[in-house]
Parts: sequence; C-alpha cells; structure tokens
Amino acid sequence: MLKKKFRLKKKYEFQYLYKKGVRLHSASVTLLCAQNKHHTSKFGFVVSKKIGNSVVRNAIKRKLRACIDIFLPNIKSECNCMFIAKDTITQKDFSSLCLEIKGLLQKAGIWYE
RNA sequence: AGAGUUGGUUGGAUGGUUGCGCAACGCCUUGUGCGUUGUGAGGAAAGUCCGAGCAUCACAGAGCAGGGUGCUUGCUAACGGCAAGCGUGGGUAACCAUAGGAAGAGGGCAACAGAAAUAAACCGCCUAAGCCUUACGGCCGGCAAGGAUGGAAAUGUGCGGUAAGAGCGCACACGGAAGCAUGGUGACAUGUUUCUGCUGUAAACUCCACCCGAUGCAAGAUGUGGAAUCGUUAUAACGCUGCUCGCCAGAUUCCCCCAAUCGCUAGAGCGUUAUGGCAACAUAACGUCGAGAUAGAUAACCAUCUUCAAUGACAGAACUCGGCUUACAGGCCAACUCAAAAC
RNA sequence: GCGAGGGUGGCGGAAUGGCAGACGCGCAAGCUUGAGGUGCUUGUAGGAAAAAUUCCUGUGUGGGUUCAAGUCCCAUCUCUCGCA
Repeated sequence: MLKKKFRLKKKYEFQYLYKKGVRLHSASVTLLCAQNKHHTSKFGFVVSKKIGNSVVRNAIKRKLRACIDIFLPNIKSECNCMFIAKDTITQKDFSSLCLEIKGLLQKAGIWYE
C-alpha cells in the first residue's frame, strides 16, 4: 500500500494536473502527469460516483494504489501523476490492471528498468 | 409429511505473512523518519422521512402568516416512534391492514350519462273533488308506486289505506341523534327510552384540539494582513423571520492566507443480574470503554476449526444519539393456524 | 455532510381532480410537379385480432384517499442543480 507522502492531497495539485497535465488513455484508466519540483513522485486517484457505490470505489482505489506500490522503484522521481478510472474498470482483475498501468507509464516516458 | 401466519436471532471464529489510519511510548540522523505496543465500520454505517442534544443568531421575545399531527390509555429526553387496547375492513383460520375529530359554522366541487344530482316530474299512474260535455272524453289538476343512467336517486319487506298513490298509518327489520342505566381509567361495549330517516368529498379550502422561533458541524470558536463603502444618539444601515412589532453600534464587499487548530467523541453509552409492569419501559447493583479520518484508513493471501457452504448477500463511520423506511446470500430458534391420509 | 427541483408519444414540451396525450419537431401516406424541394390534406403511444373496429396496457415504480388520480398523500428508484 502506498504511503501518504507519495500521494497527491491538495486541491490545487489536482487542478494543476487537469489544466497542464499530459493525458494518456488506456481501456479502463486515464493518466495525467506533469513535472514537479520535489524530490519524490506523487500519485492521485480519482474514481467518480458513476462507477459504483462506496465499497466498489474504495476497492478500485486500493487496487490502483497497490499497483503503484509495486512499480514505485521503476518510476522516475519528480513527477506528479493522476489516474482517473473509467467505468470499464469494474470488469478488470488486479494482474491485467497492473499490465495496463505499466503500459501507460512506459508511454508517458517515466518508466525505467 | 403438506400449505401457510407471526416474531426473534445470526451476518463466521482463531492464528500467521505483507500493508494502511490513529494513539501512547522509545530511538537519533529532529522529519513527509524509524521501531515497539495497543486499537481500527454496520444491521442496516444507506435513504435523509421524523424527533432530540449541541452551536450561532436582540435579552431567544410577542402577534399574524405558514407548517405538522389527529380513536384511547400508557412509555419516552422527544417524536409523525413504540406497547397494550377500541372501532372499521379483509381472510376458512393463525393473522393482516387502518391519517380513524367535525359535512348541524361557512361557502366550493360532483365530469359523462340520466327526466332529475340535493331538488324533480320526461315517460308513466289517476280522473275522486271543481268546470265543460247527453256521453266518450277534455280542462283544471293530483301522485311519486314502476322506468334507460350513475359511485350515489333519500331505508327495506308486509299489511292497511286511496281515484291513483305516498312513512300517510301500523308491525318487523336496518340505520342516525339525544337521554338514562350497567361495565371499563378511557376509546367504547351492552341494554333501554324518546325523537328521527339527514347524499358524497376535509389525503380540496375550512373549523376544532394540540405542537412548532430560524439556521445547521459547510453550525460555530480561536488565529490572521490590507483596501473600499455605509452607519454611529437615530424613522437603526445590517442582523434576528416571510410580514408587523420589539431588540441590537458596528456592518458589508473585495483581495491575501490556511482549506490551519479546536469543535471530534464517556454517551438519554454498552453488557449481565435482580425487582416492578400483560407489554413498551423503568429502577437498582456490578462490570466495561469499543474508530475519529479530511483526496478521506479496515485490505490481500495462507492455514486450521465450526458449517450443507463461508470464494459468495446488501453494503463503508464523516458532530452525536432515539426511531422510521428501504436493501439483503444462506443458516438457526420459538409460537400458532388450516386441511386431512394413517394410527 | 446539508439543501432544492424534475421524471408524460421517437424528441422537445402543455394539461383546474373529470374522454390523457394540446402545440412544435420528426416519421408515414396522399395531392401538387416532368422529377425533387416548398406548399396543402390526413394519420402517427404500445400490444392482440385479416379489416372496419373492438379489447387490453399505458404519465419512472409500488401502495393509499376519491365515484374518478398525470394532478392529492405515503414509500421507493433515478436524473439535475446549489452550499466551503
């Protein structure tokens, strides 16, 4: 699970990403990312009310956080990333979601082996 | 064994590994740190439909308007909740449903159909009295028994009565109102006497009785720099309520900042036992402390046990309680009803 | 968390408790034209029956009040909006 220091918290951070972030899409997730001035990368997760009730939404957020926790050593620092879930995400299981996010990070150019 | 009714209960347990929130303690490299220990969602946490606490708003106040409730007695901090009853309706029954005061305070509405819709005469029935006519019959009239309709046509049956008829009279039945008696705390029930035959609608307005000040933790408290406008002994700008009164000397807007800290969890709390009560519930004693986040923590995997099964339902605290309503895989328990084979 | 408003033909959108679907758009058929457009007329909720026509179901869903409910009351589902 991802610790709090790696998470996006403030509203202005989210607003900045919505305005300036680079958008990349996959089947069930949208990634927005941009450079930041800190030493660490930060991650935010957005799941809208349309996707399901609170139990479903919390479960999706947990899965996404677990995913990033696994990939954290392979991700470049100094980058803010936001993941927006689409409604198709409810049919995905954990392993295929991980592959999808790995592909997105590679597309964004912030992945290194 | 079948069909069914009602109520209650449960919503896995233990251990391990990897993680997350909060609290306490410890460490040193003093911070977006590490370690140890403890603790960490529900029966509905949900819907936000009611009722309270708490907070702010003249001094929390008055009147009007507006809103709510509506059989009785009790319970409760309070309630539109609950319990026990009453009346009415449904069901073979167990049982279920029930916003159930007033239409004699007042107006309003009742489409279409029908002669007529809250009072009547289209068809119909009748020529006894009066007038005309030799007579048949007609005029003047009388009647509301029968008849298309409709949710509703003014109580039903029989006898008398009559020209024809009619609660016009009588008997019985069915209501309604008032009085009295008995039982019950009461709603009401039973009996009886007198009068009486009145359309429905208040979940439309209304009347009657009772209740309600407004806003909600995005309440509010602490802290915080600058600018502008309005007001300052008055008919009070602004605010308290929609309006009127009454009260208040500071108020409003914009920019900046933190989305800071507090509020934030020991409470009408929970469990057991005893006593009182048909019950809801109350009282006493003993024990107990069980989340407090703020982009928002509870998860994943494994093993063992209980189990038909546990991989499985509905579903995630956001100031806190009491209810109501709705969603829900499966399991368990209790009480009762109907039909009837067989014994 | 707190609060407010809506749901009616294929679409938008009316309707005082009284024959549900005004009106507009769209669609279909006919007339007009050499042909098309425009214009005019008629029809158009769904289902069943060969047709005239008849029957049944229809205002998000389920109950209730009423003779009668899109309308009044209760519960519920869903959509939209506001409040720092």
